[in-house]
Amino acid sequence: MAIHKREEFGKTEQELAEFAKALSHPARIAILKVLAQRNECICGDIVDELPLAQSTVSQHLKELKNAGLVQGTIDGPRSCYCINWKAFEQFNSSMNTLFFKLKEDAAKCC
Amino acid sequence: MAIHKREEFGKTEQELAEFAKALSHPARIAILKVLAQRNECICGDIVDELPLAQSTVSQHLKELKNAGLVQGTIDGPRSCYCINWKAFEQFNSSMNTLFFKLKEDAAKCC
DNA sequence: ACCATTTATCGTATATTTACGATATACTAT
DNA sequence: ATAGTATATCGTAAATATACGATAAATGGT
Repeated sequence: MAIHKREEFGKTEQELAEFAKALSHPARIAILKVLAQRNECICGDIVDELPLAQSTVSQHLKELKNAGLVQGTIDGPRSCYCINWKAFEQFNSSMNTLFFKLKEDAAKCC
Repeated sequence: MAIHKREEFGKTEQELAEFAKALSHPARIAILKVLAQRNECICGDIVDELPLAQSTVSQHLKELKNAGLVQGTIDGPRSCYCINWKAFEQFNSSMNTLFFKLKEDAAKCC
């Protein structure tokens, strides 16, 4: 049992769920905030702002990167991260579309 | 180790993350779609539409209910579920706020 | 009262997530 | 070359999520 069935759903559902999963931990939202507020998006800066170990922050960054919400560039021994605004906007607009489409579909249930 | 640190972040981050977590599985997005499309929001209808066992659907419904996105009313031996539009709208607007606020904060990073 | 139907919950197995410290890697500066 | 700094990755432990079948609970119909 417990074979995950994510693949058996529609593409739209899967993509939206993946983005939502990326934002499903407060640390990752906090990371996005730091990235947006600082000009220099150095990993160390993020570590300083969060109550987490460096390795944990790195792991969260990796997930944000995998989801496409964040991009990373190597800058010497440092890594410069920044928000992928295009992807973020796409996610946000997908979420809006879902909301308004559902609302439209809803008749007078309950 | 592995004591979760969700509580150590801001309230806004935690709330947004909680909503996002509720939408972080395609099955739950699919459930919302079924709820929006049908007038009668009977659990059994949802089970019929999804490739999941009844108990699993019930579990997903519980999570949506815990997150506040869905409400359930007992109707005889059946349960009538429906979307909590107010909560859903609040989530959607919080997500929009986050996006636009971050974008505003962002200077010329990267 | 009894049976069928519907749904929630329990028990359980497995997968994934979250967290940390330790280590490896990659670059800078001396 | 060597030392120092920054970050990613590895190994690991514990918590949570995901899924199922089985069972319990609650109602409706006969």
